[in-house]
Amino acid sequence: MASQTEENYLKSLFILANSSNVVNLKELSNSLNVKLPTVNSMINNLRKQGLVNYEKYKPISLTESGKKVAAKVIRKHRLTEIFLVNNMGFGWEEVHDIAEQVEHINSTEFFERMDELMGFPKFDPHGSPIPDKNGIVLNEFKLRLSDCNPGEKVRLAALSSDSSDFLKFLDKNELHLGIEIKIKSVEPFDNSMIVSYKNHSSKMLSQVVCNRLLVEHLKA
Amino acid sequence: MASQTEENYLKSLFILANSSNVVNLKELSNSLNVKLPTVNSMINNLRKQGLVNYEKYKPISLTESGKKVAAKVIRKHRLTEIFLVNNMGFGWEEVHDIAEQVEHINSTEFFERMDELMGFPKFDPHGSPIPDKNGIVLNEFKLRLSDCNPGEKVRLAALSSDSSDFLKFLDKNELHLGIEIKIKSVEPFDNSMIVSYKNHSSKMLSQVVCNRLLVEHLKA
DNA sequence: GTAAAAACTTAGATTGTTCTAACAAAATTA
DNA sequence: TAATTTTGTTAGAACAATCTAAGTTTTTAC
Repeated sequence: MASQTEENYLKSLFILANSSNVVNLKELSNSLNVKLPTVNSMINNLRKQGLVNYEKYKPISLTESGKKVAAKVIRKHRLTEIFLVNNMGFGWEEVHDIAEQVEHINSTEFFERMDELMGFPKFDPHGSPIPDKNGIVLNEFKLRLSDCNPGEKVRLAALSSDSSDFLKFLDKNELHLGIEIKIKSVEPFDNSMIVSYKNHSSKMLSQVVCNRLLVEHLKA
Repeated sequence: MASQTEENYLKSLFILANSSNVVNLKELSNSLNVKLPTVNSMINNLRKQGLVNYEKYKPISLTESGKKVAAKVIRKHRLTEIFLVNNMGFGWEEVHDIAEQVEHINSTEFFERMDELMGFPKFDPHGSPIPDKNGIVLNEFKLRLSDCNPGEKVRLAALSSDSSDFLKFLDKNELHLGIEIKIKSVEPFDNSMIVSYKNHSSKMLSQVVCNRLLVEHLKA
C-alpha cells in the first residue's frame, strides 16, 4: 500500500494533470512544497512501483494503476468534505485541512458508510465530482471563467481550488455555486474581468480568481 | 507537536499505567509490537522532550505533560469510537481500527464538533471514560471481575480491551454493559469463573476474559 | 545560433523509526 | 549464593523522506 507521502504525490499529479496538459517536476515541487531533488527521487520510486510514467527530462504522467490510487484518495477527500459540511455543520471554507488528513485513513467501510449516510452524492461542496469506488471519475468541469468571452452568460459550476482564503473571498462576494454570471468585459492589461451577477451589476474579478471559477455555458 | 509514533508510545504508556502499577520497556515493546532497542531509543527521545521519566533499568512513567498529550489522544480515540457507533451505525467491534487512525488527526474543531453532536458523552462504547478537553480523566473503573469472590454480585461497567475478537465473544455470549453478574465459583486450577447472568445460569468464563471485564459491586 | 535562464540530475548528508547482533545488568530460581 | 533467565543497553545498519550544493540538460530569448 502507498504511504501517505506517496498518496499525496499521486493526488497532486492527478489534480495537476486535470488543469495543465503536461506536468513536470517543477510544478509538482511547487504544489507539494518540496524541493526538486526530493520530487525527482520520489518520482523514480513511484515509477519503479508502476504508478507513474517517467523518463529523464520528460513530463510525468500517471499509469492506469497510479490513476486508480489517486482517484481513491480524491474520493476519500471529497466524501469527507461533504460529510463535514452536510453532517457535521462545518462551513465549506473550514473543511479542507481536516479532509487532507482524513483522506489517508485506510478503511473502505468508513467511507462507504459516509457515502451511504449522505445518499451517494456526486459532487463535493466545491462542485468537484466524486470518483466512484473503483476510481472512475465523471468528466471534470474544464471550462474556466477566464477562458470565456465578453457577452457570454455562464453558470458557476465548480471551483478548482478549495483553499480557505479563496472560499472566504467567494462568500464575501456572494459568489455561490449555481449563480449566473454575465461577462461584461475583459481588461487586456491584467486579464481581469468585469462581470455582473445577482445584485452586483459591475464587479471586477482578477485573473487569479477567474482561473479558479469553473463554469458551464448557459444555453440562452 | 508529537509525531503519530510518539503519540502511540504515550498512549500505550498511559493505558499500561492504568492496568499494571509499573511499566517497563518489555511491556511497551509487547504492546506496541516493536523490538526492545527501538523502544529504548524512543523512550530516551521522549525523556529528552520532558514527556516521560526514565532512568536506566528503572520503570517508565509519564510526566504531567506526557500525561496530557496521552489523554488528548485517548480522548480523540474514544470520541471517535462513540461517534462511529452512535452517529454512523457501526457495531462496537468494528470501530477500533478506524479510531486508531482518526485519533491522530490534528483538528480541535473536528473533535469538539463530534463531542457537541453527541451531547458531550462521558463514556465510550466499551464503558471507558472520555478525558475532557484539558486531558483530565475521570476515575477509571479499576475492579476486574477476576478480582471478585464467589457469592458477590456485580454490574458489568466497562471493558479493558476493545479488540474486535473480544467484543464479538461478548456479543455471542450476551455479555453487555450494565448486566448483573453473580459469581458462583472460581476454579483454582486455571482461575476461570462460573457465573450466572440474564438467562445464563452457569456460564464458565476464562481468566483471560475475567481480567478484561471491569465491574462495580452492587450494594445489595 | 549562442548566451542566459529554467528545469533537471547526481551526490552526499540529515532525521525519524525501525531492525539485528552482541553484550551487560537485574531478577529469579534452584 | 551461583547459575540461569529475563530485561535492558550499545553499536551499527537500513529505509523513507527530506535537504543543500554542485553540475548538466533543455528551453527561452536575444
